[in-house]
Amino acid sequence: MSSTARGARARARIEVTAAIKEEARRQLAAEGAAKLSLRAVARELGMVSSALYRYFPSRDDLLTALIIDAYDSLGASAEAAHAAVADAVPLRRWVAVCEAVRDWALAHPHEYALIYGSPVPGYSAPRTTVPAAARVGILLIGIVRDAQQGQTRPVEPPLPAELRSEAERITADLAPDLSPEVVTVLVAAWSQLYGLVGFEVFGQFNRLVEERAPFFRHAVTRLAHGVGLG
Amino acid sequence: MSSTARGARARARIEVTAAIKEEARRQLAAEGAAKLSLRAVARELGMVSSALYRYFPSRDDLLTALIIDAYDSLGASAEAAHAAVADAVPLRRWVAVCEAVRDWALAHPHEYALIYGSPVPGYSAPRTTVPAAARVGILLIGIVRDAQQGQTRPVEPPLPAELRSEAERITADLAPDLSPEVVTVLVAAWSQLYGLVGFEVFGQFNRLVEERAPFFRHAVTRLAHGVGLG
DNA sequence: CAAAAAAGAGAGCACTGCTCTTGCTCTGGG
DNA sequence: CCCAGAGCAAGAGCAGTGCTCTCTTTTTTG
Repeated sequence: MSSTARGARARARIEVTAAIKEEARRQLAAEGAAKLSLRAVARELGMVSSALYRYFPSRDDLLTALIIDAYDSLGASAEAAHAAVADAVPLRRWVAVCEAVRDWALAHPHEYALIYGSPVPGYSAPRTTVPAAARVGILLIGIVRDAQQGQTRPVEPPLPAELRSEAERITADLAPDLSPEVVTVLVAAWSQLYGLVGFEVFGQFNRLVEERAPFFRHAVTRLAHGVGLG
Repeated sequence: MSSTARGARARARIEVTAAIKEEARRQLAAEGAAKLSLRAVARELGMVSSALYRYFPSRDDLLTALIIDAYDSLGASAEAAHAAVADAVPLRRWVAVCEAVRDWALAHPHEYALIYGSPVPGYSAPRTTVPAAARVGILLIGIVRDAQQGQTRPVEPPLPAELRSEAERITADLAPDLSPEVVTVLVAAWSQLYGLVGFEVFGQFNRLVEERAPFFRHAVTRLAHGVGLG
């Protein structure tokens, strides 16, 4: 029999689990990860705090679940934005994905902090989060791959000798059909994108950059040029 | 009379304040900001927790003090690294400052998280932190300024019209003697530097980039090219 | 239908930040 | 010189936290 009709108990379990995550996400959005309290979640749901441990063995496990959801939410936003301009020229698709990341981060600052800010507990990031976390990167790789069919700019400067073998290893892992030069720059651009977004979300641009949307667009356009687009 | 000899009481106060910060910094380095506990600090210093409130009115105030110290420590490291190559060509000085930021961050990951990761409490960053936080940026601006005396590469692409006035405003605030094109790219490069560093410190490069020093050097060299250096 | 598994309730432990009151000690102005 | 007031430490206590343990109820399963 299907797992959805496996009895009232199983159904209740996934409903309660969802309700816990929903309320936890609300508290996260309202106050940040530091103030997320298991007891407050339980209280809001009308259950006693110890009952919550039947669903999440610890506060950190709850947070991990929220982290994965956040990665998925961000990935889905980026993919949707990309799909909306799927037929456009690569540069335009690149900018669309970057702007989707920025928009999501501004709309969900605490969740952004959870996944791209400081690691919250001792530090965790269990392997479970890897596939969800990779979605934006995969998107960017795909755009560059498509662009390589057409004409691209040269990537400068050339790889220094000390980086050659490492660049080839990363390329083999990530996108064997691209050149090590491009992949290296792409990985750097990927991290730099989050530098731009992080500075805006965490207030580092306060009283410095005001017109942030055009500033961001210009910066990620330059990033795109760096990987050979446009 | 000098403020250093203003009586045993005043001297004791600054000594105790320093001891508190020292112990707090030790706990911060060991366990991270989340687990920094006023009571534990007091316990370690052989005082009762309530006594500590004579020196820092709240846990957040203690954290703010540590934040300022962290900015200063990072700024001092960067300035020292810059001074050591003060006569070199601008590109080399740029790379030296960037690598100093990276080295400091890797040596003090929790302090780095404190200042460039997620804002810890509701969020604070009181104005007091601004001058300390600006030191690295000032260094980078100075390098670019010096480079403008000699030959530089052109900055591409040109500023879009929608960014023109904002770029001029930022330039007037930051470095009126530089062109808006360069200043805009410089601000972006500044944030992107912290994207590179943050991804390494927070483990986003795990199992992806292994030879991180040459990778970083290459990436910041490209950043330097972007602002016209080299 | 009875045994077993799952879930909730409640008490309790050890910890946190923070406040308030009670004393002791040092210091500056009369 | 001396003594009132400021500075400081200590202790008790409040409200909250994550988490564990036991006990009871409910549901599923052999």
